[in-house]
Amino acid sequence: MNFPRVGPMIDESNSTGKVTGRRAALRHVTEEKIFIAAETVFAQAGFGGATMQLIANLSGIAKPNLHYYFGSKELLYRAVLQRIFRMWLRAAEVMDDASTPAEGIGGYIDAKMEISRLNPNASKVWANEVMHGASMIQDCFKDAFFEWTSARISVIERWVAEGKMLPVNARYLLYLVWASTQHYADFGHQITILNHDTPLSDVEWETAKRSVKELVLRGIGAELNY
Amino acid sequence: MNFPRVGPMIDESNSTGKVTGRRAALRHVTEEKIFIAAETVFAQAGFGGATMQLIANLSGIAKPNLHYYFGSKELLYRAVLQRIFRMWLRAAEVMDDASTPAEGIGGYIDAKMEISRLNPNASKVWANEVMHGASMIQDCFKDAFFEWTSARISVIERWVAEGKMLPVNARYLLYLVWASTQHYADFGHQITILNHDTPLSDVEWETAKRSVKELVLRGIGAELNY
DNA sequence: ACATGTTTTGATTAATTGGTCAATGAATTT
DNA sequence: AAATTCATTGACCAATTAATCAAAACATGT
Repeated sequence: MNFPRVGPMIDESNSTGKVTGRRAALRHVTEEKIFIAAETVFAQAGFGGATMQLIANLSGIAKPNLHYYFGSKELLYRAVLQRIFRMWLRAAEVMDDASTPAEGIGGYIDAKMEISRLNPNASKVWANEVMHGASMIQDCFKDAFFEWTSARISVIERWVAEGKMLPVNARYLLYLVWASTQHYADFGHQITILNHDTPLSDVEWETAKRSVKELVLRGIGAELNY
Repeated sequence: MNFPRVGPMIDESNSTGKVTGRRAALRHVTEEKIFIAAETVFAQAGFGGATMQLIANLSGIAKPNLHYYFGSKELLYRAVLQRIFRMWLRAAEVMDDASTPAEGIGGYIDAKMEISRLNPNASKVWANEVMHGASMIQDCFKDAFFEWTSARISVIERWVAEGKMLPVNARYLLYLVWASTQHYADFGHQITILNHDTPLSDVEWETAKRSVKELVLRGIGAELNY
């Protein structure tokens, strides 16, 4: 395969690795605008339903310019996925620094619920990708994803070994935490319908978060102390 | 709006309400083939990414015949959604007949996990629809969905009132059960990736099911007796 | 000011796709 | 068996869409 070169001939071999100057700043701003718009459109319509024209309109950038920046619809989509993956990695850092399950898993649930609240589109794009075969994930960051998950499972299994929580299956616990937190992003519309067509209020978000956290921590025998 | 009439002039005013005869039987078989194919294609590609041609090929039916049977892509999609909704309604009957949370919620988790295992595509189509705005659900069965959920919440709240389980928020408990069971269908590909590119075996499914059930039941203070 | 490389966009294209139609085949009724 | 209604399909159309291109606008270093 012979991909066409995309974007400017930026010299990334300088000392800082950063590109500075007016032009580079503008480029960064434009890229960010495209990311936000693309995330929204991909979340609302899926990869197949999304159109470059919609992304162009929403970002206020001419359609050919999208191709200038990202080459193709698929490459743009991959870039969006990668951004999301990086955000998720950061959210799990709480678990590594924690010494108890209540702190680690509770904090992770908090972080994930916060992402669901503030970045629902990101979660939806990911969910969409996984549902439709996860082929981009396979291609791009399968290994990183696997390693990352294995490391988190080890942390949980250590807590079990240390008797800090009940001997639950760490893998399926992780899946349950992912599912029950991301649900609030991915199924936000359903939750709104069941909430009398009103998005969850701040108070309701707090209640939901506490419900998930308490149920999970009690379920693994690592109650919070109030 | 003036929708074209679709399908044959079946006389449904006879005593049984059923249509019999060779033709009606063939029609039923054809409809079923279309449903299966459509569910698969919609699950794999989403509404936007699905094409009538793909559904035609997969079902072995000429494309114009799809339109003869269902009118349009959107009407076919709605019919698929409705079929899924009916299946879900049936799964919740366990809860109504149960006298204890362990029996009711445990049985519901079993039923939902079984659906995720046997009908992953159905779950994916629903998830997809909700993620992309749930507009068809709004149009078609918003009220039915709301009523159905309210009734299940009442059942749980009665158990709480009777002291059969801890005072958890019934609504968010229901969401957690939905999320953590449907996850095994919607995120099946992700689970496979993390399982060394191997779909869950029967034993692993059993373990996953038990993990979810034990964690939830312990979390709501309604342990199973072994 | 000039030359050079970068960014932007209007116009266009080739390919795809939902939907239609007229003609044919098959079942059912009279 | 003739007439009627239902089912099926090849060929086609109008609309959409990802991607391209050439030319214009812009920024940067000399």
